Amino acid sequence: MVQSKQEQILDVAEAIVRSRGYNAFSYADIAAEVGTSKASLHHHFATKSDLGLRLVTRFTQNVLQALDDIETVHSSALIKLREYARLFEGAMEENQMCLCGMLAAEHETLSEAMQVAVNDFFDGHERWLEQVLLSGRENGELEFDGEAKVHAQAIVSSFQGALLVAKSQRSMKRMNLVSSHLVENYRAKSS
Amino acid sequence: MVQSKQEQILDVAEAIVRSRGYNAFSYADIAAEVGTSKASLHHHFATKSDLGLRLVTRFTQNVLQALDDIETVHSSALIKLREYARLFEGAMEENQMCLCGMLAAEHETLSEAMQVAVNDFFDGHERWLEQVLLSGRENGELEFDGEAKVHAQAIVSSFQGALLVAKSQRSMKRMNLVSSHLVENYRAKSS
DNA sequence: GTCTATAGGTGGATAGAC
DNA sequence: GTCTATCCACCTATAGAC
Repeated sequence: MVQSKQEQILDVAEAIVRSRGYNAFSYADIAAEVGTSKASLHHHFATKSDLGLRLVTRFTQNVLQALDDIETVHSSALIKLREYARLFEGAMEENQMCLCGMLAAEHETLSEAMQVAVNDFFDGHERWLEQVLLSGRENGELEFDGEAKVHAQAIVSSFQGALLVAKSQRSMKRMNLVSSHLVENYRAKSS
Repeated sequence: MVQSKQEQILDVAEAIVRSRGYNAFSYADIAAEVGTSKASLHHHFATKSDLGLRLVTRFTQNVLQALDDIETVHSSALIKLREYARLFEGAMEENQMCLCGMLAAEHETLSEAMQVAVNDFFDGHERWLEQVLLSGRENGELEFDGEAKVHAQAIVSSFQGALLVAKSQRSMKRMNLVSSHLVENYRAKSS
């Protein structure tokens, strides 16, 4: 299956941003890796922030789709959380952050449209987690005190932070322990 | 008390890096804020990565000193953890990340000397937390399963991630809840 | 759609006067 | 130690031929 030029550009750009950040890449970097010219890239994405915005919306769609897939395939809340954790392992292995985690760090330097899109990612993402936590507590599978929303935010923070610190420490195995440990904390003690 | 020009430059640079990142600031930015010229900055810090390195070593000294102060003033492990959490609140309010958290995201774009210095920050930092967790568990004040080192990494990740996501979400009140919630998790149920 | 060429600006860094 | 002036590499973006 051959992907379109646009998708190819977005794939390369996403990998670079997740590794080095939005402010540390240029059209020249992408052109070199895709094997084309800077001007050609501008034909597909007129400005860098246009490219950045498409990057975020595509990423958000993909992640929310993956979460939907987890939702439909699995019924156990605990397994949903484990599958959620698995989504991060691949990124960790390639020493990449979550695209929106990286962009959150650079948030103040982004165009307004990109800032809003990054916020939307975290909103949708945390809403999904909140629902999983609520339904899991309801059927007795999960156990925790207080608002599910706060726990959802804590889980998101932990994973984003694990990816962040892993970029410096390169101790991915231990970070995997961290993430699995975090999820198992929510398992009901009685089950 | 009048601070030296060097300290003034470092203060301004640190604030910018913690807000916008290392790759999104220039000598021109600092010069404008300090009220001097780019050439004058180069007199104090010959290259940008020299400035960056001093930024990291100064920050690490300050943080490790603050942790030492907590260590000498307080004997309760739980209170030490709470004081640790307090260190992050100020940063959160100004919508700044931990300097080394920001630099961890940009890690691959930094000079080798800066990369090593950032690693050293996390090493020293996590060692301190590990010791607090171990001594707290020993005297029955704290309760947790498994290796203290893994828990120390999890706590560091959570705080770094909370600061990261807060930059996008600006929901600092909730992030404070997240951080306090995280610490109280370690309180012994019996006490 | 792709290219070469280039505009117009900013990056880090240096020379040399004061 | 501070400045102005300048270098050169690179940035985003555009013009215009093919």
